[in-house]
Amino acid sequence: MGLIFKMNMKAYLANQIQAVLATIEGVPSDFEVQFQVPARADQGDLASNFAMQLAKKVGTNPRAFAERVLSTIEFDPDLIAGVEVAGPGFINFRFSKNYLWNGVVEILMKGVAYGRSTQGAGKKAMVEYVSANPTGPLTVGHGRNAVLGDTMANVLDWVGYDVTREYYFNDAGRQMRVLAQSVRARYLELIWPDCPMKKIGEGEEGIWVPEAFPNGGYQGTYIIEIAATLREEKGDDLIENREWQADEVPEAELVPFKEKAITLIFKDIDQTMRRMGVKMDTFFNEHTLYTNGNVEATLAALRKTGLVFDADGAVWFKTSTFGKEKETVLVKSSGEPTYRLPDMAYHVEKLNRGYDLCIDLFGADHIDTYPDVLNGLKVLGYDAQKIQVVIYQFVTLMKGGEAVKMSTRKANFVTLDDLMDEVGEDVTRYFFLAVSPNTHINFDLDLAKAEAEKNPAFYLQYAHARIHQIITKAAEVGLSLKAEGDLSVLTHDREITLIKALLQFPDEIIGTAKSLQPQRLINYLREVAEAFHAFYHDCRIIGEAEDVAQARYNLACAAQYVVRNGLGILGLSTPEKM
RNA sequence: GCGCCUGUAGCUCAAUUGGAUAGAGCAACGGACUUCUAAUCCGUAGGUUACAGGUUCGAGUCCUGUCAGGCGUGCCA
Repeated sequence: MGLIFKMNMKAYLANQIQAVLATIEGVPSDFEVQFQVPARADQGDLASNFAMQLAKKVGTNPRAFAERVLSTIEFDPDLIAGVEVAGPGFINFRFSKNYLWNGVVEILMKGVAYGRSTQGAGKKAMVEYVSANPTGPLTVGHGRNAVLGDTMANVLDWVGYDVTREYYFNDAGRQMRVLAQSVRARYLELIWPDCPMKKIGEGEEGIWVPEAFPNGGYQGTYIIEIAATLREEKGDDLIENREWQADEVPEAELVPFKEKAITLIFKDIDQTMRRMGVKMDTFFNEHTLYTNGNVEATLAALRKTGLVFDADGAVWFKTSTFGKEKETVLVKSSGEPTYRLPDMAYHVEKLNRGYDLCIDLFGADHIDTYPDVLNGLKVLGYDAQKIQVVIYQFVTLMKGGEAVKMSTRKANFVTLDDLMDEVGEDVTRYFFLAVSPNTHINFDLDLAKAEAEKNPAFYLQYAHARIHQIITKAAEVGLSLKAEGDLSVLTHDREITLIKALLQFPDEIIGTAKSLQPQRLINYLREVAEAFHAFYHDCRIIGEAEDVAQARYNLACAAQYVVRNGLGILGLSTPEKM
């Protein structure tokens, strides 16, 4: 039993068929037989379309070709209960009950490891995500990034990769100077309540800020909180000249404001991530790339390719070579690199650290810039295939039926914490995982709140809670997991449907890893939960005949492993009662 | 203007990456608790997949064009 089952069903069928195809003239030698799970139950458990793909090449019609191939194969009745040619030329395979029952045993044996596979074994992967600079709290937009990245990291782990989760950030440069100036202006306001104020923004949108507030400053109230904390800790003497405008303030005076802001904002970001179950392995400061010389080395290497030139005091990358309209600045005339250069240096660093796969999660606003980075790596001789960029579309904030572009600077964002406060951590994760990264999300907090109680996340979790309750109750009447139990009494439609769903779990994880589309896994788990709820409704355990009760109890345990492992990958909690 | 993403049921979204009769949730309607939890189950209704062509055994999916929305097109990140 165990031996036969160890062989993957697809691999078994492919071997049988491939052996026959190899003897037929006209079949390409590199042809690979493909399988899919049919959409409808009456179309069998697994289907192949090879006859339709090959019929023309071998000079016949699909159905005839299918019959011809099948007539020469005798499938192991222990695995396959039926084969038929259907529709335009599909070949539908039906699994034997024996195969299904053995499958349940397999699940129970693997337990918390059921679903794991070895595609990525021996390989290192890095998922770089969140990577928000410390300019403010994480927003709903960052949430999409965080949840997608975290789940992809989990999925890669389950297919065997050694996964590192990295957060890349930059706490220097103009952005941080403006942040420090913003905090300083709010601090000034606190120690000097009568300081001259100005209004920025128009009409009702406008807010009052001290004169020293910088152009493009950060308007969020968290800036005031940071200023207040700083005042509590350091007193009122951090400002030398109250009359200075933002850009008259010397760098040295800004230091304490900047440092406090970075510390407090990162603390806040960290708490938000923890709350969502996002845990990074490493944090990488862009600054490191300057101190270790990688930025300079990368530029020097790029120069040797002849694709770099100097003009107008700046250093340019010849992006027109790669089909872009314009050339791209790598180093500004001020001597300061644009972010593209350290980005290239960073990816060189990643590849040099030995990662076989690097996943980058970017919002749609990076769509035009990452090709520069990849092209840079290519001309430097690196294998850019190892870098997989996942672009997710923007989360647009809806207020009163109108779309507002979220901006940390303008503080018209909804924080991730706000969202979790309103709908909870699990619904928040589900919200981002259920849709394709390519989907534009219109986000309305009021609507999200109103519909939170009906969120499908609970449908999955309820399945887990029910199973837990059964197991608890069943223990009271003396039932326990007995792997040697006879499962051949599992013949009810609900039981069979559930088993078939459970057996697809490993393939679903592999498919999710390949496509980097986590919503696939959610769709699948919904099917599993649906199959379980239906089973629960129609097939009782406690009070049934001993053999039936035992077999169903075992099946419930198998279902629990799938639901629990699946929810774990998605980062959703597994409640024992609801 | 050009590049990328999107357009699917009243609403929010899926669709195994080119497969068979396009599916879920919410909203609507009708049934099912004396049982291991009704946050569940069973059923009804809802569609010219934005539009027009094309490619092939087969198109929501690929190619061309049109329309609509989002993002980009910085010596900002």
